[in-house]
Amino acid sequence: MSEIRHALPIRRADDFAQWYQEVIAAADLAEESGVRGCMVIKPWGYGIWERMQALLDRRIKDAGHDNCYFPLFIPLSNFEREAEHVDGFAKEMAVVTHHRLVAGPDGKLIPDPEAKLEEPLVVRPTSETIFGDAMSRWIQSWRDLPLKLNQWANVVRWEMRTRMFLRTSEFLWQEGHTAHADAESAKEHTLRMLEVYRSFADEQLALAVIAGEKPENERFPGAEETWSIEAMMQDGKALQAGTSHYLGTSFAEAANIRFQDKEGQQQLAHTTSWGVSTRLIGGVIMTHGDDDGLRVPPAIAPVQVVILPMLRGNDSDAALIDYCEELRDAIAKQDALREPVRVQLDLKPGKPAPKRWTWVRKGVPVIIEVGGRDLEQGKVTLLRRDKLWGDDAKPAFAGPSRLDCVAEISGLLEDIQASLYDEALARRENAIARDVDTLEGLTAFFSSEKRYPGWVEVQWSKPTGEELQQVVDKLKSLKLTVRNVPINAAPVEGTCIFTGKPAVERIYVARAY
RNA sequence: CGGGGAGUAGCGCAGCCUGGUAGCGCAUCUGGUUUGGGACCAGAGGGUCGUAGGUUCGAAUCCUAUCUCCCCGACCA
Repeated sequence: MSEIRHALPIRRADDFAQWYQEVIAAADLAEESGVRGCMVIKPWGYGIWERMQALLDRRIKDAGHDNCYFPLFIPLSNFEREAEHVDGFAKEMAVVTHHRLVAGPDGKLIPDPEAKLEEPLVVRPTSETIFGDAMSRWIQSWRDLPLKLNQWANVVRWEMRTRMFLRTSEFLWQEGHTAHADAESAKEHTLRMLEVYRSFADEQLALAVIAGEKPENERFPGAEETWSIEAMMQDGKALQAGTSHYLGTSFAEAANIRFQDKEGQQQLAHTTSWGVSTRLIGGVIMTHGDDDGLRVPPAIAPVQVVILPMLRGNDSDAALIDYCEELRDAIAKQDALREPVRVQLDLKPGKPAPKRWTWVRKGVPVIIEVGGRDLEQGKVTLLRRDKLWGDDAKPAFAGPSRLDCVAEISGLLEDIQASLYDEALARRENAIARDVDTLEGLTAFFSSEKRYPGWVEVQWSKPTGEELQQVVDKLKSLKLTVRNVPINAAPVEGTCIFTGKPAVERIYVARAY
């Protein structure tokens, strides 16, 4: 039995953190920039982000939002208005204080002391305050509500410890901001957008996430409720993949967002905000990556099918290229996942085999190789990235006819999409313990020999204040956090494993990124 | 931000201790032989040794500062 020769030098099981770095390089997703915590997102990585944007933007617009764009710079005084919000972000702000450079004593450029800004500008870490400022002007009457806005933007948070895609100083995201006439409709909208994220993550990113409410200690600074989708990575850790917040009236108070209701009374608006970021790419890597690189779910693959002709550098090439072009054009006419199939004929010079492994590492869902023999027989040689290896430790090539290949490509891509989701879901369910009913059991689960134990679902009494802090501290000593309180959980019975009081809800406990 | 590790060719590394003008593998380019599964042989190109100072006749090597990355921790929607 020969050994599989994987495309990456590092295995997930040997060093997950190193493997993660390796996939990013090998799949050509991004690279270091020289600026602390900032990365260059390369075309393949950015192409994946563009696919996410296209799919999510549609869902956001379908939910009644309009896109807009607010400035990168926020006046410091504007940012200061909401106290909790400031506390949450003050430690990680980039601040602009000057608007001109001059030559210093040693000839090097320095900020011109004469060109100091009267009021410093903060680089947005999130835009609640500046949206609030606009909303206060745009909203006067109940007829202006709900106001539903979204923007695609970059934000900066000066993080102490950064990791590509998961936590970078600058990242790209989408932030939605809405204002509503009352708490009920704002809360309803918060949940509606949470569901948008859940279905987007499950159906298109194939992440198998769990939607639920964050405990009070994990709330967004200034929020009354914070909800999240949580995804399980292959090392068993949790990744917060998206959040949706009901902000109550605190930002409305800070920015003076008031409207006249039907009775002519002045009322404070209730606001929401919600976002997902390029962190999702990190989630896709750690969910779908394998020892051969990335596997991109077809829905977000910039290229779903790549055709590689086995060129020989002689007279036979022209006929082969013709055959491949016809194949490409036929596949491009097909629809999969409700969009035209994205197919690329790779005519870049180079040997076919190395080119194949480049595409394997990038994670293109389907690789079609075509050689002279295929041409003679009217066939193709097909490799699906999600099920790369056969029992013989060799790539599992299939050999359908060209006609069948075209006819079946749509079903194949949809099968790969479903298969990646099923795999993620099965892994998650396998790694969640639901039979832990004591603190000792919880401790034992996470200190077992098992390398990647996963998550525990337990019941608790939803402690608050000091009592919650004790639970948080206890979990912290085990390097654990409460991820969220899942929606649609089974009914509770029995007692809280932390306080011994009657349980009121179920929570997920896990190590997290 | 604390502790640890590391920056030398596109990638992975050696050289540093004991200073003397840079090397290996892969990749790249050229020629040839191959040719349906990650080819072989021969030759070639490519590096201000992260950056800035200092010591020295001479610094990748010793000293100082600084930047960036990785791991652990603290912190973190």
